[in-house]
Amino acid sequence: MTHQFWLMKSEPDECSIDDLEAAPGQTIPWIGVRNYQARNFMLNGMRVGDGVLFYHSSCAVPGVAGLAEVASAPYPDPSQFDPKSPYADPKSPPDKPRWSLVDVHFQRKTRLLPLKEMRDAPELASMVLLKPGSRLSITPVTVDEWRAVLKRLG
DNA sequence: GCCAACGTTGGC
DNA sequence: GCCAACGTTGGC
Repeated sequence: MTHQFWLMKSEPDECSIDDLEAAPGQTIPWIGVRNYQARNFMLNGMRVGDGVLFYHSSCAVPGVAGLAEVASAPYPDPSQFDPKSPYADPKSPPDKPRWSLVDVHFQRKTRLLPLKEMRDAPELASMVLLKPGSRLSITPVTVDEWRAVLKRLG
């Protein structure tokens, strides 16, 4: 099967596209997902090499800020077992971890494609991100949507 | 298993 | 900071 595509939200205050580029190996573990749907995309949907739209959320101008790719198989998110972490989950059984993640590897920074421009783009109207009330931090992207975003990014 | 209360997300 | 839309929790 060919690769699939995803959109992953990150708060730039926590981890921006610049932080990803500057990370060791230009790779970061996608810690902190605490939503089962989003987790299941990482656990069951993603394959190494899948394309990722790196999205800045909860900031002045939210939007796609760069491209990345899935760089590992899923494995348990260590932050769930760290009592000092804001992502600690005391109810997660150590022998059967609740939360998993994948590593994400930097590809390139792009111009910022603002959410507003995405909403105004007819060819992107089908994106899960843009569905009313959508809050998922990880959403699937179709190949057509991926191509349309790349085209718009230039 | 229902569902009200509560917590979170994230754009604005 | 507001608040709508969701998701989760826990009493029953």
